Amino acid sequence: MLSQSTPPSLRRQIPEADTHPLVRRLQSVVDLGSEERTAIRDLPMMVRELRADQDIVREGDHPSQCCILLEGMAFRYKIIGEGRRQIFAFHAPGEVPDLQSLFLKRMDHSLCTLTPVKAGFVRHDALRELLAGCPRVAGALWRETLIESAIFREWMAGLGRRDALTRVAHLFCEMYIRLDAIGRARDGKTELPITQNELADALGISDVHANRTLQELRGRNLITFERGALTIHDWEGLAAAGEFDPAYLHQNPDAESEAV
Amino acid sequence: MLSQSTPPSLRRQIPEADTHPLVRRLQSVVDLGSEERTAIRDLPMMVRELRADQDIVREGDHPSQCCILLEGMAFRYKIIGEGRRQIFAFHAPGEVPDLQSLFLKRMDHSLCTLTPVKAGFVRHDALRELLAGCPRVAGALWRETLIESAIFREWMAGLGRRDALTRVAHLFCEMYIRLDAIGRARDGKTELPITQNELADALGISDVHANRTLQELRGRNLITFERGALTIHDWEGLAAAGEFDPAYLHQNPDAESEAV
DNA sequence: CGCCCACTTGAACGTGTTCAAACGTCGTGG
DNA sequence: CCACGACGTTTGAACACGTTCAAGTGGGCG
Repeated sequence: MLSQSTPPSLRRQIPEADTHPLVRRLQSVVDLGSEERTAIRDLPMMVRELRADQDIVREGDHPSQCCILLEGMAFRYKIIGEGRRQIFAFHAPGEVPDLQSLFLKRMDHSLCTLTPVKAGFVRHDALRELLAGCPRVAGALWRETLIESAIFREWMAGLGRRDALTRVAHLFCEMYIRLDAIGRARDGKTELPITQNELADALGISDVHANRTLQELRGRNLITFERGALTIHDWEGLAAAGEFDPAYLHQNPDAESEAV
Repeated sequence: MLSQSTPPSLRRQIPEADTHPLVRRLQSVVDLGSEERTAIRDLPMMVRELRADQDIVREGDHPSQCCILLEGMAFRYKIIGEGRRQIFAFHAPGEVPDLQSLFLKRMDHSLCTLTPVKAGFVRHDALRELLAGCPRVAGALWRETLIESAIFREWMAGLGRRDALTRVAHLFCEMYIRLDAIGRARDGKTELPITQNELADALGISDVHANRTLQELRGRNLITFERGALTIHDWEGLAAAGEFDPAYLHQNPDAESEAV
């Protein structure tokens, strides 16, 4: 099956490669000074390896540290009522999925690994010190939390006002763009290590219906999705089916067009 | 109809009353120093009066100022596809609904008045100066945006995994608690100036179904809701029907129980 | 080899939608 | 004072999208 239209790659060349994943992530948004970079690199960080499907923090916890994803993916969720689960977000390497614990003592949801994960744990006091000393870093992280809010809103719009097929298509577009931005996508293909059950719980549908919707998308030659690998055969078609407009991801820090 | 159980009032006595709504709001979360309070009070603010049902900022705008709600209520929303609308949040006096514009140039959604509104507009550069000079104020505002994220997540859980009746009950519980916290509720009664159509668009249901669900809640003697006035007749019953647990609102800045 | 887990399929069912019409109330203008 | 229009609300009936339950398939890994 030939690719009818390939996804746009918005990946930007990063001026100065850096091995620290947090530096790399923030660097793509603001220009950090070298002192700021070293301040981040000097963060005391305890690295741990976790298996797939393992909670990192749970609802009700009072964490004293934050977790930086170094390798592997994770997701955040909450269980309500009798075992119904809502997934709020999928997280890729370089992200700090529980940054909020720095400001909100009690976790109102849980964080769980999707794959085997290598994660760095940084104590709150060390992070606070970093933020106090580096306002630009603080600003960049604050901005990240606001972008996450924008993603939440887009998911809300999907959950509230889009049908199942549109939701699935939309999620695939979003994840492709986000994974491409960190160099994890290529030629319409990317690893997206989630099961149909997790897909369903993120999109507010049953897993049976998630399965049927995937078949429909496949039947329209838009995607294939098997064993955690997503292939987009027709980006234009998928974006149209998903009503996808990437503006809400705020990927271009400055050059956002359409003046007021 | 006698009140079978009254909502808990979590309103805290504020040590030092202040007329500036932003000071009042932040004061209830952190202890501000007097220099910080005056820094906020000295913010150059342009006050405007707006009518009901009027957009303050629109998707696509590039605002150069933020808006502080002084009187009246507002909501944020986005239109997707052919006129389907999703409402993301309702805002009460003292809140800064478009704080994100300080960090994200382009609005990815719109902000609209629900009632006649008195709003203060503060230029971004003035706000940035305030945040640079008062880290505690910055922290408090950051915390507010994180609480808003928590509310978004709870709404997502509702949109994805709760039925219509539960969603309506849950929203009423949430709004009651939030409005009570700013002194706008009393004895199970509060102004909640939204139409059934807005209720439906917030909860991802049709307005016809919103109407029928309200009748059901009323039939169970849990609430009455007419002409923008919400009365909760049975708080326990409503909270149970709405699967409502206020933990996600993070109202107790410090004393959040259940150690890790 | 056998088990477990993720995925797949069918059929009945249910919650919520859509469409269309009518009602009530409030504010405006004749 | 009444007529009118606008808007929010209410009602009924047909319909659709997605759920639920239950059984079965298939692949990966101990």
